[in-house]
Amino acid sequence: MPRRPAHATVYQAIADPTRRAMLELLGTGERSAGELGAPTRLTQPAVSQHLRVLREAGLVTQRKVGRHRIYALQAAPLAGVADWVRYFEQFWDRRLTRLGSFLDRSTRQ
Amino acid sequence: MPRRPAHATVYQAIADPTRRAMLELLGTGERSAGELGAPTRLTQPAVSQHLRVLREAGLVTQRKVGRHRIYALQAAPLAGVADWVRYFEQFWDRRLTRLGSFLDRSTRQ
DNA sequence: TTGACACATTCGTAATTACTTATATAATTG
DNA sequence: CAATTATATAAGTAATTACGAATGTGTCAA
Repeated sequence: MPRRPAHATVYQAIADPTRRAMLELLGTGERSAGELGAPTRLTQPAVSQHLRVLREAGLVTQRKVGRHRIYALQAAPLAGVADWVRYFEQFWDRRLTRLGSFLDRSTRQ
Repeated sequence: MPRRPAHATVYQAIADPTRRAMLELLGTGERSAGELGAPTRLTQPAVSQHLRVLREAGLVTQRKVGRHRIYALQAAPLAGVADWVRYFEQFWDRRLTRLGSFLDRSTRQ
């Protein structure tokens, strides 16, 4: 039995800090592959491979402009992650919530 | 030059579906290591290793009760992930936002 | 105390990942 | 058209990961 589907999930794609940085940069606007790689010390192929992972996770799209490949952020797949994480918000908020309820009760007295 | 800090980040910890399932289960209350492993087909050591990753990421704590290890969710480290993902919300919401503005404008006429 | 239980840890292995070097492709410029 | 630029893909490698088998450790029960 193969251990897991061979292709990049969104969670796996964002597990890597380099790829997270790329997505952040794309949040400020479209960028060419070269521009996305510039902030790193990686070789060009390494950059290209990270971009492929992001593509396969559906987090970016590509379009050709001359000899450049312009990448654009596709944030939609992150919505699932947001939902998943949001579920846990109640737990890290609990302390604040309790404090809130306490304050509510005390001010009512 | 070593490629990356050897120890589990939160992002890496939640990249694995088994570990995400464990965290979800812990969201419903504390569980022993055995209970956390039960839904999976993994061997006991494999479960124990996943739990170690979650521990090292600070996502769970352990306490001994008799011969059981009771695990509890520590959601706080997920807040960072939530913040990171929330930044991108503006991008997947944009379409809805535009629709919203459009509706606002049309109903005003 | 002896055995069974509930776990963790160690070790070996196969799969996967992140990288580099080398090479291919397609567009642009001289 | 030849050289250059921007990028992708292929091939090889080292590190890391996910796992199972074997083993260790503390706790409970008879």
